[in-house]
Amino acid sequence: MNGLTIGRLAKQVGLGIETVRFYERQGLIKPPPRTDSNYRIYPVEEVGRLKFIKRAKDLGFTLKEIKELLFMQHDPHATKADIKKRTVEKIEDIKKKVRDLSKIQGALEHLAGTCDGHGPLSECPIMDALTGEDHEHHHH
Amino acid sequence: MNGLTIGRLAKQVGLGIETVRFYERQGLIKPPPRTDSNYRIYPVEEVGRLKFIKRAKDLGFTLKEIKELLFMQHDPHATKADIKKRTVEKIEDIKKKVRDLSKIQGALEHLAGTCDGHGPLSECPIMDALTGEDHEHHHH
DNA sequence: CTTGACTCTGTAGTATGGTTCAATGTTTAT
DNA sequence: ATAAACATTGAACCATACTACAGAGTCAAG
Repeated sequence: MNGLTIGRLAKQVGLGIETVRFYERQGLIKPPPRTDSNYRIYPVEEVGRLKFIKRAKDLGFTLKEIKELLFMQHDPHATKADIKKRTVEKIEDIKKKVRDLSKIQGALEHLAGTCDGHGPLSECPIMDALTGEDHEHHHH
Repeated sequence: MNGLTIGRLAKQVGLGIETVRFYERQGLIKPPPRTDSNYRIYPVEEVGRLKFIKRAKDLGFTLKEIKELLFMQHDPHATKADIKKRTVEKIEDIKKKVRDLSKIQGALEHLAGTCDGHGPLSECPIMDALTGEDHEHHHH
């Protein structure tokens, strides 16, 4: 009894069954082996992979980007230099996200502080958080 | 000449004109005053607001969530305690995002390091990055 | 040995976040 | 004064990421 049906897998991850099949069609997970009766039967490791996908999605990555993250080191057409380059780019993107999130967090903490008082709420501090210059990399 | 036409505004922010009008329909920005000839004419401050929206979107916030962030302190039906509570929740969400992003970043940096060598690439370290337990808050 | 919960395939529908278009009017540069 | 570049509305269209069938077969408990 080593393996999960699609229903058990979906439940453990917190996704719908249809979503798991959808991800298979999209190539985010590879087609699992089947039972004699054609049921998908997943190794328990698939839980981790799907949790990764779920979280990365919440972090603002598209399914395409998540696929890139997952298969970064398996692309047979990429040289090591390519992979290195793409990896470093992704790291830069992520660092930028972290910086921006920290700014929003700071603004919200200020707002939370303001809310402790009883006076009228101060003017929106969130607006001040992310209005700096863009220094965009390349991104999406 | 104090104010921007929609085209100039869009260009400064790096959005399409249609997107700006779409955000107006969605209530993310308030309808600006019009000229005699019915052209929208924006105060320069709108640039900052739209840049905020753009960035927050890249960070994985939906337009609905961004609206909440922007109007957090202006909701007339919310008590201060409500606002405080929602603000603290958002902060928790953001902290989680930062943690998860940092984990992915660590895994990618390991991958980038691996790529320096000449041997075969190690097994996917990204998979190990986010497979811990979910300790979900509420979220989306 | 049936009934209810599960699975399969394939296709169609939905929500979000835009984008494009047509038909028309306005501003600006030459 | 006229063309190019810009603006207006409303509605149709698009990509992404699901979500919900229909119609069929499978498995597990009582």
